[in-house]
Amino acid sequence: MQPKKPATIRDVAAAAGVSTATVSKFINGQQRFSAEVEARMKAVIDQLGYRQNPLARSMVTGQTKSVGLAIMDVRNPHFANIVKGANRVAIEHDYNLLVVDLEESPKREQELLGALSRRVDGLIVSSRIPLETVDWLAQQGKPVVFFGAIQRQGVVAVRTDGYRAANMLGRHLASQGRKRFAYVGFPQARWNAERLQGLQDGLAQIGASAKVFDVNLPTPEEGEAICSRVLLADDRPDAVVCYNDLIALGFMHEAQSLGLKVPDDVAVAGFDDIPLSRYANPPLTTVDMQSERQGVVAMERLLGALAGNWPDADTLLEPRLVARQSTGRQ
Amino acid sequence: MQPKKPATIRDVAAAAGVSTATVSKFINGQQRFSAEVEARMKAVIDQLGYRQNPLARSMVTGQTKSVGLAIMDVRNPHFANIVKGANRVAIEHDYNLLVVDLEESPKREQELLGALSRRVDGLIVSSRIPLETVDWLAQQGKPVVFFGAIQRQGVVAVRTDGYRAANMLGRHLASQGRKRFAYVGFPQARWNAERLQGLQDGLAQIGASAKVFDVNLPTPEEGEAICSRVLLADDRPDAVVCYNDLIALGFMHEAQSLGLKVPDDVAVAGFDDIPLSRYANPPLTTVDMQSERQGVVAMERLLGALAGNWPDADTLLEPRLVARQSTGRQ
DNA sequence: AGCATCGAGTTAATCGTTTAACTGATTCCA
DNA sequence: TGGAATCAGTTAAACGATTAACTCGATGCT
Repeated sequence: MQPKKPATIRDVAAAAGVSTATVSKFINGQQRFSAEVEARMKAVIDQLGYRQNPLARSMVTGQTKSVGLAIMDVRNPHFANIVKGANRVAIEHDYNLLVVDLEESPKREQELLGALSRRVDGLIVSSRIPLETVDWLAQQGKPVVFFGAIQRQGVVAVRTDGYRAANMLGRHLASQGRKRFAYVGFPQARWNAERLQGLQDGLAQIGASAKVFDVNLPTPEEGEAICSRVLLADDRPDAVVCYNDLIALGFMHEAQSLGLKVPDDVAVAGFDDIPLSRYANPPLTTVDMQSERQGVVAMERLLGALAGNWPDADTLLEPRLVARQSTGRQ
Repeated sequence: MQPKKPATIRDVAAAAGVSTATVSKFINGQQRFSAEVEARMKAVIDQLGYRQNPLARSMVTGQTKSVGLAIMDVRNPHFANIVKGANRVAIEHDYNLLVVDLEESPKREQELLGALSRRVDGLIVSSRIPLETVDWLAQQGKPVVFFGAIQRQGVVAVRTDGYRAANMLGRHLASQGRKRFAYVGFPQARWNAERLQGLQDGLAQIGASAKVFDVNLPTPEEGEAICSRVLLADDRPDAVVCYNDLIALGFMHEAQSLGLKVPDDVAVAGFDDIPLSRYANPPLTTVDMQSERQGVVAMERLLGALAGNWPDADTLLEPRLVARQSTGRQ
């Protein structure tokens, strides 16, 4: 099979006996032409199977009609939800969404982001991006929406209040009569510190505080692996808060394998409210961090910026406590 | 802040006192120049913060160095795994991966795919793509890797043997002493029919067959919703196979809520072996459909095709039964 | 009639790169 | 010594679109 070169606008123009300018304007609906000419172009176009070349178009218009979204890991439902939300809004506005998965590799990160940034009109970044890159982007005049708190020219920040989220969770656990707390954190995440702080402050109300453990990845495997260390310590905690639902689910599973009853012996909770948390046994208490909404808002604000509405302020979403049986009353 | 136009290769050339051709060759490492000239260019480049414009480059080289991957839903861990696998291979080979989520919207699908196809060198498609589009792609000389069985010029197919997978599962359940079977299918999926067939054939060995129910989406919510209809039928099944793990997890949860014991009263199984299946309570029996490996293989074959190695045959991956407690011996 | 306006379409420059073909100057080798 | 080969770089034509500025004829208005 011969790989035929795709038809160009010139081919169409020639075959229809008009100039390329005419074809271009017709395709983009910028001008009406005589019925006769329009019909001829239409016919030629689908006879040749002509499709615009978006690259060539972008070169001259300076717009790619696409935006980039950089995430840490598609497999994490939190990020998948962000993608989903952002995608929906993008499609509605006729923008393409290019998702890049950073794979937790900081080395590639810079490269990938750099390459991506030249292909898109704007960027949504949910990872620890080097500030240098942020500045470079802003300097190019490309709007950047950043998940997190960042004060930077040309960058708008969107986030869900992690302090408040953890605080609510802490108070919830306290109100259920829990006494000895542990927090399984993921220190590499930018949200980790504020969640821990919110939790501690919440617990401080009853004069308690959480013992801190750390995992290296925000996965159920890690939650499972650290479980025995947390629960077999002397003065075993009766409530464990994990950095996210994935960790919590792994943790809870292993706790049950160790013969402990959840929530009777130990309460377990996470963050994100991923879809499967509701279907765990027992269903997992968590805090809805509005992942999908984050994606939606981020995209809306980015597209707004592209349309010339430079945002005046950052967006702070409110978390929502989702109390389920994994922290049921003791 | 003024959105400064990014520096072009011409700016660099001018500032370094050389021609653009020189700069271009230098950047692409195609030719060595005198130490003096190279140093000057290097200096100018990072003083100006110059980065190649990949669009302009693609225009003339005819290659975008990126490939597209179309999936049905990022939120489904099966697809997330495919993305992961494909992404890994793409990065290794210095290709960009553009993921588009088709959102189950067949109308947009055509458009999105059409637009995407012009931005990439090749495409991996895991959805029911219109054959017309496939042909158009093949005609443009863009390699297409398709998940599924398809006989088409310029298209290579990759899949995991769904018949075999379901067959194994059926025999497994039979061997555990189960007698009355149900299958909760997702008829819109292209794999549904072969899984059902494999299951029925597997059950036929003990002279049994599965009663079929259908859901509209492959989600835990749907699994939950259909559960009572399946289990409260007279002659209640003692083994239920679901189209995928998500459905199965929702189903199992609801079964337990209805007061049934899994696996004692009813065995539940799914397909895909998503990460959380292992952490369900009880852990879910499933068949590993090698989602990630599918992504890896698809990308390898696509990049191979781009490098000129047109594949001689389709790839068929072997599923792997993962027997866990949700189908434990009765 | 005279002049401005409008409609339908064209011309040609442009976007930021790459690359084939070229130029001079130097070096190599017989 | 003289021609070929190499080196270090340049010139200019693409790639496939968009678009500002133009042309040419017809129409409208007074």
